[in-house]
Amino acid sequence: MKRDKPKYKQIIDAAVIAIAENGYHQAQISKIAKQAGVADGTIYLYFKNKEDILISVFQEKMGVFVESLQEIISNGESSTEKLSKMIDNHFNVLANDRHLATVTQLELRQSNKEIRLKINSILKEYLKLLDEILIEGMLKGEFNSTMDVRIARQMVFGTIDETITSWVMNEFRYNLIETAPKVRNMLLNGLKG
Amino acid sequence: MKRDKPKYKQIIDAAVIAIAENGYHQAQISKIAKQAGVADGTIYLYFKNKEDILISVFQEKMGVFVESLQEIISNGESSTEKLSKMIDNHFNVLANDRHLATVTQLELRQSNKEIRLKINSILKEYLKLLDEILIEGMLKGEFNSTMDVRIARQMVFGTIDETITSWVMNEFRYNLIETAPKVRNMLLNGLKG
Amino acid sequence: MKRDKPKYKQIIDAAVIAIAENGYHQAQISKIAKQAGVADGTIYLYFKNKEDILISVFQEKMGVFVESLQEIISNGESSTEKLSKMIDNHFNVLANDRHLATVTQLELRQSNKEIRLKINSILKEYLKLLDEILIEGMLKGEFNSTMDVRIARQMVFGTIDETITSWVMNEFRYNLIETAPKVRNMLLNGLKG
Amino acid sequence: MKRDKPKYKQIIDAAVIAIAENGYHQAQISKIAKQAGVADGTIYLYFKNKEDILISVFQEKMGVFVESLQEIISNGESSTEKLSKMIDNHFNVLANDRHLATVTQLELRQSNKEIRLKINSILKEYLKLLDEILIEGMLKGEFNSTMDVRIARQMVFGTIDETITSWVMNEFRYNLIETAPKVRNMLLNGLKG
DNA sequence: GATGAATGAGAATTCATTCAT
DNA sequence: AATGAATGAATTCTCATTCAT
Repeated sequence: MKRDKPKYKQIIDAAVIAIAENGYHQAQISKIAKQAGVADGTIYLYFKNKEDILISVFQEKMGVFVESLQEIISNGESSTEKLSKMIDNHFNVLANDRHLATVTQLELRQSNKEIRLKINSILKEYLKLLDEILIEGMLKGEFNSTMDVRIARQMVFGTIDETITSWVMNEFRYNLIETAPKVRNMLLNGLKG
Repeated sequence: MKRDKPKYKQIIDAAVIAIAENGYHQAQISKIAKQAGVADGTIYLYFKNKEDILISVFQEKMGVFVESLQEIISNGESSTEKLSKMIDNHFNVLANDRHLATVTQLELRQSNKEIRLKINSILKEYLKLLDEILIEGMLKGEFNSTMDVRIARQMVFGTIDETITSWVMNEFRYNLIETAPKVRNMLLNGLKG
Repeated sequence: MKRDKPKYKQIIDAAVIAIAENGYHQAQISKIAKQAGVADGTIYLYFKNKEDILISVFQEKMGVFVESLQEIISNGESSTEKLSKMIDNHFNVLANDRHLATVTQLELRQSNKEIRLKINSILKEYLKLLDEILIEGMLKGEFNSTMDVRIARQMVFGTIDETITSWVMNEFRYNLIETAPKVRNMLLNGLKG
Repeated sequence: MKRDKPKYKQIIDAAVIAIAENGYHQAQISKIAKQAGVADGTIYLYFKNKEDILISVFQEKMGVFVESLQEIISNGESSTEKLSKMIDNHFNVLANDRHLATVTQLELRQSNKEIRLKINSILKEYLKLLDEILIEGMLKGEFNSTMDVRIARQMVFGTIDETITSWVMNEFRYNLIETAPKVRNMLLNGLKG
């Protein structure tokens, strides 16, 4: 399996760095290959084409979020606790990898519609887990049981996304992790009955 | 002043249509010119370059939001009322112009970092007015007086933005205006002390 | 109409020279453009893609053969006379344009199947006229009235083609025009009843 | 001698199949290797490079024609008889191996000038035997003693070649062997004094 | 002011060949 | 002898911008 070979992850990581440092449209295959320390042609032994690299980057990295979130959900705690941990986790991962934050919040959004659709379908898995937490909280009475789940999810994700994108656009000038509790409180306030 | 001449707005409107119908990367100057009914070269009598068109599109169209919001603010009402009206206005304008919604929520975000930074600085004017409402509400005791304004603003804007983007991505399948009151309630809940 | 503009023919002629001098696979667009004295991009104002150039080359040049042949046929003479003139004409045109001979006999045959199929359908028009002459000659009793027209046509065309290809492959070492009468006599001998 | 090892012929046969089924330009080394059941690198233990394979294919397969023709010539019969047998043999071999017919008549002709020149020099041996028959026939008075041997040879070979190529291009739709006698009669008619 | 023909820089991908195992 | 992962050179086409008319 290609995905298990060391060069696969090596190229994925090189792509994140190359895109973060050069920008989406300036991250040519040759730059990614150079960053990965392989020949241009070697890229094509592991990826079908450039689009495949970009989607794989998102998939591999998003996988971390999903796995963390699954673990958080499986631990029997209150929905409030789960949502808090989800928010903290989201902030932590990106606060600790500015290259990745730049790529997911700014650069990858410059991709064409086809790639963005595929990225979105990967994102859906994450949002489905978020929905689970919200619905559970509504049933348990922790969150407003009459709210529209879709809109609640859009508020939670939209707020997180906007917060992190602003942090990236402001060139990481402030401490992102410190804002997490504030975001958490405000969102929980909005969700409560 | 070239911005007053009829062809200026003609080209702006043509750009919105061309981008909405063809997508950002497929909206070549020749397509915009054709849509506007002018020659390619004529575009350059009114705009410095393609980037200038895109930024001008955002600027001209964003102006509508800013003007409406200024009027809303100047009417002496409660901050809650002002925020509600701001949200309703934002939803209404885009619900009534799907081309514009597609362009602002999806297509223009595919532009490169440089253009996006300029777009963001135009957006700042709008966000500053939003901040005014929030601060006023905090002082008047309508909103939680201890909250971080920046985060509150990011929640309000992020939620609106995510909601509308989802609507566009779901190809306008549901009635956007109907969701406005739900979004409003949830946000006001999050802001209240 | 593009085909009437001077640059259209200019590029066609440049392509013949570039292909003859560099070989099919070494006749890059940039070489053709340089030979034509235009920019690479200009090529694409007149031709859809490289394949379009190659097919157009054949079409334009083959047109000369077809037109000459139509004129020959329309002149009321014996079929023997018509066939003789057709053979002479074929030899004359290529003997007088070695670049063209190289391109049609050697280089263009390196093209892929798709292009070759299109070239062949252009060639069909020429072969149909040849068939007309043969059938007329059979009816008039000048040629063997029991022969298979397809095979007769293949003998005539195959012999001409092989003769000229050999001349090109032997680097034009002998006088092609001098061989025309001998080819003519031998073919007429084969066709007679 | 590497040509005696079983893998040598195995690769040659694999090349014929790979080229016939995929086309000249799509018959990559990897496809030939797969068809032959060996690794890509193994090819290079038996052939210097790809060009060497293609030339060897022609050489090995052409050898069959040459041997048959030598046998035909050595049997003391009339030149007419020899030529007839030569034509029949040529048609028979290709009619019975459509892969080979496709490769020699269509695909191998897409090779570059260099390879085609080498292929031609291999073909010369065959054409020399054809010349022998023709000259003998001229001396014996069976063929027109004043004709130009080169042109006679080009007529014979050109006609055969064109006939078979048409058959391949028409996707073997008609029975090639049945056309052999007609071709033979027409050619003999052309050659006779 | 308006036109539109001409320009030319820039990048993904393939595949014959090598060589360490 | 046999393997197959890795190499890296090489080329078409697009499209923002210009400028002579």
